[in-house]
Amino acid sequence: MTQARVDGRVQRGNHTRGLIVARAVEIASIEGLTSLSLGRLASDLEISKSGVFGLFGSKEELQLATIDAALRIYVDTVVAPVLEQPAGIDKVWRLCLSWQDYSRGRVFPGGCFFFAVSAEFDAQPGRVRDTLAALSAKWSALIARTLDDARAAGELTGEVDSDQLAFELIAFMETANANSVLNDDFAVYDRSRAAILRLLRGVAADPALLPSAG
Amino acid sequence: MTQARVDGRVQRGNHTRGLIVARAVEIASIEGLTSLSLGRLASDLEISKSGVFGLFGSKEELQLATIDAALRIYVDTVVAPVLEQPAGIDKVWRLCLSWQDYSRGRVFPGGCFFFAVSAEFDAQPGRVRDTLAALSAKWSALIARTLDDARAAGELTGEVDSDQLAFELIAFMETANANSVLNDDFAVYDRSRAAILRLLRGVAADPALLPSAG
DNA sequence: ACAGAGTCCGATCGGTCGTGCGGTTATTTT
DNA sequence: AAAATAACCGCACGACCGATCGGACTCTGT
Repeated sequence: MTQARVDGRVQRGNHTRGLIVARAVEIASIEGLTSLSLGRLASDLEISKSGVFGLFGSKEELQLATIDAALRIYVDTVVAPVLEQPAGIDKVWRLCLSWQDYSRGRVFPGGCFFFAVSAEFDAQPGRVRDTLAALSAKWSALIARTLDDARAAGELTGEVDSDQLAFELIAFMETANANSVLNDDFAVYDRSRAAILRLLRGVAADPALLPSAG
Repeated sequence: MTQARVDGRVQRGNHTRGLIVARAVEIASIEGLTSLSLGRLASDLEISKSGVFGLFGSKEELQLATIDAALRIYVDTVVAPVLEQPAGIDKVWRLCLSWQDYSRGRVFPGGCFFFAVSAEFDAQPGRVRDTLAALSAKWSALIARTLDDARAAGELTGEVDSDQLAFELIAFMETANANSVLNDDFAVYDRSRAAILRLLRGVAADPALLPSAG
């Protein structure tokens, strides 16, 4: 067993699979995972439709593989650059900034991939929805944990509910993403940034730990 | 000309059209406007596919009519009950509560119709997106105006940016809707309510104008 | 060198999609 | 009552959908 296994399916060098999910991620962020079609991917990449199908076994597996590929990009882009930061309120701030850069920079052409596909599948039971719900919970938990770490580092005032604060931070980030994509407006990121900064300044043990007015 | 005209298309008694869009609104809030299909609507309502088609002329027109029907429900449910309230900070609060009731009560089975379809079309140029973007702007403007009215009534502290505050309120509401539908969790509305209340209390000239702790 | 597994192909299946046409029935206008 | 318009039907079209098949090809492990 020298090969990585995902869901019982052997993956080796497998260049094609990577090309497919890379394209799938782009399409899905704009048109959704449902509008992803095997024939479209096949013709875009100039391979046969059955070749695409055989690599995944079903459309649902393709959708899950697409989510997985998007997650890797998300983690690399948003989370990884902040991970080695020392615990503290500034780490929370940098995490939010990193997310905003990711959304504003259109790492996925349709804005945040997970916002788009979560809204698409949130009312449709199945493995796709379950996966997205789990990822959403993990993201919320990551922010809440980063806040708790900041408290442990003595940089947070005591009476703050980190889950509540994480909800509020995510609300500002996601709504900025949504409004920006819908209206082709990038100024909304300034609103979001200001809202986040004000929120964090309100709970920081020492305001000097955060940048001054945005 | 005793008949209402919409988009140059005569509408009379036209019971069928109402039945179709009513069903279309339900489907679209769960599966999206793209997954709306003429054949599906026809078989659900036991009428012919060409009958459905002929009534709208194209799928895009059906989608726009569906949005229009959803808007009527939205206005009746969310906005109308609050409209006759006297201007003030409490009116803003009631508007937010009304929206939360609308979302939590699943007036549309897939949660807020406009959240779902806006996320679906936000990156897909066309008349549908344009319509949704305009409605989103109108909703933001309505909240901002209600805030301005509250300021004019002397119930808001002076230095508040109503557009910024409207953004933040909408962020809490929409994210509560999104999380609730995705996770089948209704507790998130309490988070949203608390966040909104804290926000409004922070800008109210007199905290007694708002309910105490939620 | 051989076997087996994994890739990818072309062709094809049954279905569903949006759309269009011609004809019939129902309603409104004159 | 006649004429016009709209509502609605059955039917059919071309296109695309996901899925399945058998076969050819390329690796890898032995």
